[in-house]
Amino acid sequence: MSEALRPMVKSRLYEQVLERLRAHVTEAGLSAGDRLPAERDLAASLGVSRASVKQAIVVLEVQGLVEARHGGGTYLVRDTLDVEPVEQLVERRKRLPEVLEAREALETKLAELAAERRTDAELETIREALDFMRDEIAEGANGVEGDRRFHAAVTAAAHSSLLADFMKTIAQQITESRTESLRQPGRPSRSLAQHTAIYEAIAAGDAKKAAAAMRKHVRTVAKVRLLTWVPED
Amino acid sequence: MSEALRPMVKSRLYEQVLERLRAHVTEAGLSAGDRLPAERDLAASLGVSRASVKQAIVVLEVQGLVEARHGGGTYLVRDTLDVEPVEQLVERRKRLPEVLEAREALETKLAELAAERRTDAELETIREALDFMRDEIAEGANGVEGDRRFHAAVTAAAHSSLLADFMKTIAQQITESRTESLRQPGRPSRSLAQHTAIYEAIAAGDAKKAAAAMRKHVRTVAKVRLLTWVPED
DNA sequence: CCGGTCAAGTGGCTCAGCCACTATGCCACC
DNA sequence: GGTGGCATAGTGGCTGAGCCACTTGACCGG
Repeated sequence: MSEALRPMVKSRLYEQVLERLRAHVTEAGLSAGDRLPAERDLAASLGVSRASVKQAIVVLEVQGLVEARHGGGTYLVRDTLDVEPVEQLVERRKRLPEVLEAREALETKLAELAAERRTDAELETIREALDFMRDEIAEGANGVEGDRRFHAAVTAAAHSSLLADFMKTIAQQITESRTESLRQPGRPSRSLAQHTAIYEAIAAGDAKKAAAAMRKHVRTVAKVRLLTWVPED
Repeated sequence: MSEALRPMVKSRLYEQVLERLRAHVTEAGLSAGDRLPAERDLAASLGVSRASVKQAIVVLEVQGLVEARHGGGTYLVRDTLDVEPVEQLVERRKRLPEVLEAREALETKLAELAAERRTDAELETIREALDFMRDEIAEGANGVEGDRRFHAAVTAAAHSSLLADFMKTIAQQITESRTESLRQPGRPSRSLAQHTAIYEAIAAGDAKKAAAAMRKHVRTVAKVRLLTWVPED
């Protein structure tokens, strides 16, 4: 435990920027959906380079606290930039099984409706999402954006604004489970295969088969997720 | 949920770099302590700018998977760059209370011994750690490095290689609880005050008071941490 | 009122370069 | 022999300028 052997660790610049950003959000009373100052402005007012500001924003991005839209600004996802306390994270995990049950009910019905009601244009959009996910995986990404698009396209094709609204209320939690699920080795390609099966059923107009395929898919995701949760000692 | 309204989200470049880095570590069979290629080399071989490589490395840094030493290269902390599965994280949380109990026992005794055995030079090192943490907090950081140095200095001043070895075996888990604890609002300054009390007792050679101050400090940390753990439904 | 166009604003990314720090090997000196 | 100092190359930290792609909103013509 000799001290002298350890390197001198100065805090990195981006960490200080992070602190200032958190403080700014708190002081300015910003809340979810509000826009952060532009990177150039932040760099100027903090007296650092844009690259350092960007590093800080990347950190906030991977922590899911901020969403940077190319050309459109950077937006707050929550009311604060503080990392979520473990307590709340555990709390949310406990509610997750319910969310996944709800998702199964909703998406199964959505797939069924989509098979019956989809227009050719909507079918095409679903297929594009499939292609997009395939490209993502080929590039080495996990396909999370393609996955999101696929489910969004199916939802749109079902032409049920009520079911779509329900989906919206659990969208955030679904996003989280999606990311975690697709991080499992081998998951992206298996998920793509299941999407393909759903697509084919919808393309064929086979409502029953589409519902079954979607149910199987959602249950797979739920299973992966539940394995990571240990409810008690 | 119309798809066309959503921005075209191409995966950010740094995310792709991240994937390639993970793959490289796996394929090259690198393990903890090994050095990653230099940023310039990575940028060249991946065909991206150094800024993008750096963004990816910053992500790995905040995830604790990598340690970048200014001028000395970037090193692997674990044998992999994959984020820790939630399952293992939960497992470790369950063991944490034991670790904190052990820490209380060890550090209390270490403080006591330090008060009796410390040399003037060692006392000076402890004071420097205190000053360092104060500066960190003044700069807006959370003081985690100063905290680490303080406890390391006290351990060294105790002149007990056996106790020091015991501390080493739980060092990793202590580091994690340290980081999390100091993230709580107001914690850094309160922690600094407790450190000061410990320092003064050691400086005065008051073993009993030093032990008591250290016990109080460690228990405070343990309390903060335990609040975040919900053992059952 | 609608739809198209255009300019300003913004994030994504690159390039070139300087600085601070580290690691290494060499060399003078003891 | 080895020990300490020192130069040098390598490396991460950070900057500034700049280009591109995309979004946004205002403006204008129909």
